[in-house]
Amino acid sequence: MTARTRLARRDWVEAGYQELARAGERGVAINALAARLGVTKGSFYWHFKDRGELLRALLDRWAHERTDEVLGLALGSTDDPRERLRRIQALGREIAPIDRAMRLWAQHDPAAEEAVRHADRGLLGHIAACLEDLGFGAEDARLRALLMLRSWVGGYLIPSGGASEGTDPGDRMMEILLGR
Amino acid sequence: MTARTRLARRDWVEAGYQELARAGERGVAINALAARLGVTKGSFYWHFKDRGELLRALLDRWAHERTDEVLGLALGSTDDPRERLRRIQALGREIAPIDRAMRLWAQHDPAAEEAVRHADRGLLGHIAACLEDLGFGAEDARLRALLMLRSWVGGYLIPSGGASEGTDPGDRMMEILLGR
DNA sequence: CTGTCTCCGTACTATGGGGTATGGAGATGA
DNA sequence: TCATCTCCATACCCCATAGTACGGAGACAG
Repeated sequence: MTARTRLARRDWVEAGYQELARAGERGVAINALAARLGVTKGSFYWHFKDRGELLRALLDRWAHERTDEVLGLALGSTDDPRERLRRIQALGREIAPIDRAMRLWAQHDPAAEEAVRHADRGLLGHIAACLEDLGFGAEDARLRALLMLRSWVGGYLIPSGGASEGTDPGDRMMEILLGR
Repeated sequence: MTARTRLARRDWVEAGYQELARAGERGVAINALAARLGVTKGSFYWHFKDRGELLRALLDRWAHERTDEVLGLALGSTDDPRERLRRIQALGREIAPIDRAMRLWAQHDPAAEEAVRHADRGLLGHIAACLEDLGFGAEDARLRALLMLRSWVGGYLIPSGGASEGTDPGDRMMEILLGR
């Protein structure tokens, strides 16, 4: 970590990405990142024109990572729709911090909103495909997919402790949304 | 609107509340509120110690309003659980702006988080009661209530346009969540 | 060894928002 | 009328953060 040589643009993007996932868009502060990287602002403004350029790079990084993940899901080795849905669920738990940060950011930034919108289109399509494989009609599948995504990201905005207290209700909820 | 006389503390709280619903907690800026009320900061700092005191007042106002609403729901004239659920749904559409602002605020403020947590406890209890009246078991009712709330607030974090395009799927979603 | 190019440190400015000190205008009661 | 109290305007300070100017250190070619 110490004894670091010169930095590349990627290092700033990476540090900014982690800080975004940890503290949100407001947490992506140049001074804080510089301290974290062991340098000063002088370095940043050599690699980037301004803060907006870093933010755009973060958006780009996230968009690529997200499409890769969804693609990896689509090209997964399993053909069983249930198994694929479970993998989506598992992936959701992994990416929760950055996903949440992106969605909160999208609340007050049109560019971030567009990125999330585009990513959601892909993800919803994939979920709906699984549901169609399970026998749901196209329209119903799209609706249930949206319901799944909503109930998933809705967890971000509901404080835990007095609401969801029992065991992780993820599997049980999936059953309900599959209507059995 | 113009030709206003002196202001009372309530006027500041009211203006702050509207601004909170419109632009979130960050939008509650003293200068902006003063301009909106046609006065200057000098007025604010006579009525309030600091910005935190106004924010606490806003939290309090919201908490009372919310409990009144839920109480009004509980004391509603109808005994039909389905009708009561529909009223909750309708209420949700009305209070969406302030509800969303509160939940976003709760993401980075412990006091707001506690307020939302407390309010959710009451609301979830009320929804679960409706579901029990419909024949669901206690545990299942709590789970489905949480699922409803999640899917409701999850809509805040999903950009519309490419995702939920069709007609308002609220009624259809309710059916799915009531499915057995 | 020397010039140049890359990367970064230092010190500065600018801006926006919270917070304070103080005085003045207007109402109110004696 | 006069004194006092309430409410607000004005002018200031403070601090965090974005952004800039400029110079210095080190690698690398020649």
